[in-house]
Amino acid sequence: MSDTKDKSHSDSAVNNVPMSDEEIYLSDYRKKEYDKPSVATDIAAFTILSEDAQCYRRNPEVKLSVLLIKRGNHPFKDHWALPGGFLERGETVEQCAFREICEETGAHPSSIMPIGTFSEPGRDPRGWIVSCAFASVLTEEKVKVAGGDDASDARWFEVRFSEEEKGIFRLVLSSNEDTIECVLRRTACSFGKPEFETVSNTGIAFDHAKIIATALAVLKFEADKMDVVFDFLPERFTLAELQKVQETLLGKALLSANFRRKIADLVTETDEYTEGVGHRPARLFRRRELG
Amino acid sequence: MSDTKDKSHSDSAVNNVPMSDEEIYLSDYRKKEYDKPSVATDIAAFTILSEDAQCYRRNPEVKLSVLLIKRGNHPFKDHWALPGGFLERGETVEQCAFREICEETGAHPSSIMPIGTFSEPGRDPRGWIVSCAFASVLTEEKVKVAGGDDASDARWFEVRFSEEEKGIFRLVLSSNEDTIECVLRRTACSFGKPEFETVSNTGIAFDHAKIIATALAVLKFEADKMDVVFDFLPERFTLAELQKVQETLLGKALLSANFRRKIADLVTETDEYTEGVGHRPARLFRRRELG
DNA sequence: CAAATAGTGTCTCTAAGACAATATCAC
DNA sequence: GTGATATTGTCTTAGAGACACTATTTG
Repeated sequence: MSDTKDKSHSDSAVNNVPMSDEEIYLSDYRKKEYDKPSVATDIAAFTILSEDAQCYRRNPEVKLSVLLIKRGNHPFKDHWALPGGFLERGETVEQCAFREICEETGAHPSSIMPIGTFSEPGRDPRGWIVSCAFASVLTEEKVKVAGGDDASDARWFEVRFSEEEKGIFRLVLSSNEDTIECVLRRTACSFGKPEFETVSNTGIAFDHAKIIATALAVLKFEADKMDVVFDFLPERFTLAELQKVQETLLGKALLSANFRRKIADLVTETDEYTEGVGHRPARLFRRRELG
Repeated sequence: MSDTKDKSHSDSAVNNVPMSDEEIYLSDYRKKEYDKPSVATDIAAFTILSEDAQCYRRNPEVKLSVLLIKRGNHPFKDHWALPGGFLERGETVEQCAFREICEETGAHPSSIMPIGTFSEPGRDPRGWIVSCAFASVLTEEKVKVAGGDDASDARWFEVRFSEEEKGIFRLVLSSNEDTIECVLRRTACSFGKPEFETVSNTGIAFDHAKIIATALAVLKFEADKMDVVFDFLPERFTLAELQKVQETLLGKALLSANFRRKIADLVTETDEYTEGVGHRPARLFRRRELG
């Protein structure tokens, strides 16, 4: 609370030489100067990438993907890490996360949500660094537009995350050239937010595998309530697209009849339809504002 | 992520004079030394306090209460603040929160859960301080045992928190001697975690009214799923006690028949019963371990 | 017309809410 | 016995899941 044991602090001062309020104030201020961690944000940025259709008739498959950046320096040189950076004076951690993800992707995320604070001593070999981790979501169109400079060392990795056995999860991240595999153990799951520990890891820097796993769990939790699903799609979308996103996030198939009924109150229909698909066109919908 | 834009960092270094890996590493390390916030935890510790029964027949009423500490120093001298303190080297923020709440109450909390990071510039007049806020729950018995030293400036305040009109909340905290009233506006509610801004405030230090409001909202959210309700009670309890806790957290009455059915799978019955109550005794239950 | 998706109707099952009825103790 | 809570039973309703069926487009 930014308040600390300044009771004992002032008590002892009063017992020796009386301190003015001003002096106590400054003494307080000095106290917290001497040993402080750095504060950083790490952001797991997700998007849905469509694959080219196999056949003119079929709707494209979609892949949940996360943005990673190849480290050029030690520690973890040539490993892949989440984008992020240090908190700057005058900004909140949310603003910091937003700023970093904009810098890295060239696009504004649709949403950004806190997924936890990672402060384990030794999590970063460079020193005492506390990370406020966020998950963010970008639409595919934004990613495609901004993704021009492929000279960058940033890359989208397709995500597969599955529970192998009770409490053991396998995280597989694959791009065209690289495949990274991690095994994680869920150590606790209080209040919907699970905690993971890394069992094995073939290429993710720092504790970022844990952060990605946590972000995926939060994403799945929120997707259940349709809270985050719309953020993956453009303003107008078909219900099949919406359903596909939720299925991808939840990791299971849904029946379209039931899906439609469940989300009926969350969308508004438009007068537009898809065109040129090899089958019956679909009406486009918009997200409905709360009512 | 504890990684920052060290790409540009090393690039520029390489363009001028080549740096060894070691030098880059150290340069990185130095970079984050110069301008850092302090990191603190603030903990909203809650318990259920029973009132003395009005009549030998009736079950006691319970009051949700939060622990506050009177500040002896500037800033906010004589205002009430949440317990908390600065993060120390070698501990996680969770451990810090746990340590602080143990120091202040003399008892181990039943649970501790993160409710957000408060990093608004200017939130603490003493300087740049980022707070990781937690909610914690203590059982009444622990509080009663530890509460001996009333010489302390720590006190439990009864909590009332209600939505006056759409998005406007009134928080009333009352102890024997003091009553504090705050009005807050909910500015956002993404992903179940609301955000508040303080409209008026008659005695809470810093941004702690916001933190308490957020903690109460999280508590209510979790109580809905019975996630946190057991943490308020001792190992053995009656279903009426359990129901009363959930009712208090949710702020609404429940029908006992329905409540019993809903939680049937979460408890195990014991062979013990309450004694000496002015009515039919109630069976004591235990929380059931996951199955 | 064939292949694929779009969209509707309806059945079942479960869980939540409301309410009625019975049980049991201290005094 | 009275007054309180404890505990069980049952009716209704809303929603999730399963599945069958119809509609519409492109090639």
